[in-house]
Amino acid sequence: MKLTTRGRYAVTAMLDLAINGGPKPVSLADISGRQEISLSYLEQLFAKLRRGKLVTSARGPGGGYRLARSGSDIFVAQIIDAVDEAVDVTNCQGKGNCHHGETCLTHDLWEDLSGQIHDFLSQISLGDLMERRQRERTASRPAEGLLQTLSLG
Amino acid sequence: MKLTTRGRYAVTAMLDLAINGGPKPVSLADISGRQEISLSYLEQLFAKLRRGKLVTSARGPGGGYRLARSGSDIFVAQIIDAVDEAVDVTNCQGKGNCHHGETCLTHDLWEDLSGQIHDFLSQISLGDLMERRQRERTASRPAEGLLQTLSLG
DNA sequence: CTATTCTTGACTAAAATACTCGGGAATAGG
DNA sequence: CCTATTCCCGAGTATTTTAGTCAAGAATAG
Repeated sequence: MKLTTRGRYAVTAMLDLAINGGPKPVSLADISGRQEISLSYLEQLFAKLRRGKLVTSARGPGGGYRLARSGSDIFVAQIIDAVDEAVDVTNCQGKGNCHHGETCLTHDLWEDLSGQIHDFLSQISLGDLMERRQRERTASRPAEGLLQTLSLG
Repeated sequence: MKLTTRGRYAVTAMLDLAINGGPKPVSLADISGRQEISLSYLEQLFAKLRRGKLVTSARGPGGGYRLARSGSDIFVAQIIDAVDEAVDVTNCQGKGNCHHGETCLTHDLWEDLSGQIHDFLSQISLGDLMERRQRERTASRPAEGLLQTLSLG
């Protein structure tokens, strides 16, 4: 598990799609404008997201990308896995030529942690992120939430 | 929150220290040898870990580094924070010159997720990692655990 | 004294990242 | 059909980060 700026870009773009998308596709140009990510870079990311079956595409005018399924069924770990291919962490690459004990032990411990992080991010969906925020907002700052509802903010 | 190979090196090195260290300090040369991380790179990492008060040092022959406190009281998030200084994620850097709405919204959502990851890693200690592994081993593969106990593995 | 070890700073090679460019293919709307 | 829009794809590049080198110095155990 790795968590770099590229993963952040991908999650951000997918969130933009979840927020601004619906039945109509959203063009990368739109996302690029809103999120200030270069268009060509987005193209590269979305090529991977499409291969990962997280989005579907439509060409031509009015075309763009759509979430392949509901935001509540797309998880952060899937997005990161799609754009950040895994790296091998061990020095021995499982070839077993690293049986000094200590080394393999710490590698295993890292693998364990890495797995825990992955499991954790597999439980958080795009939908969760948006919902959670909504809940927190209205819960912790009811006055502000009310103002927003009344369009007075 | 960022999770790069540098963080992995730091956690690995700290795990090595937790495993091989005790009352006597462990030299970076030892860790370098076991974990196959270059000595000079370790020096840089440990300078940061020391500034982060996660380890203490002792110079001279027989010197080296010790965990600043019990492994059960050193958390993964602290290690990563110490070696990977935070990056600003927003385009507006909180200057408020980014009130296009959508942009700030997704940034907030990312901040939220980032916070969740941080909280998660703040709950996992070096001690937990070692313990957890021990438990899993004996629990899921009792026969193997037994063999190890009997030194027949 | 001397060997060992941490401490610091400047520098560098290699890799990853973020981005550019140029061309192509599909398609909606006129 | 034509054209503008959009995805699609590969090659190339500037920048940044990473991982590592090198050199000099300070503390200290024996």
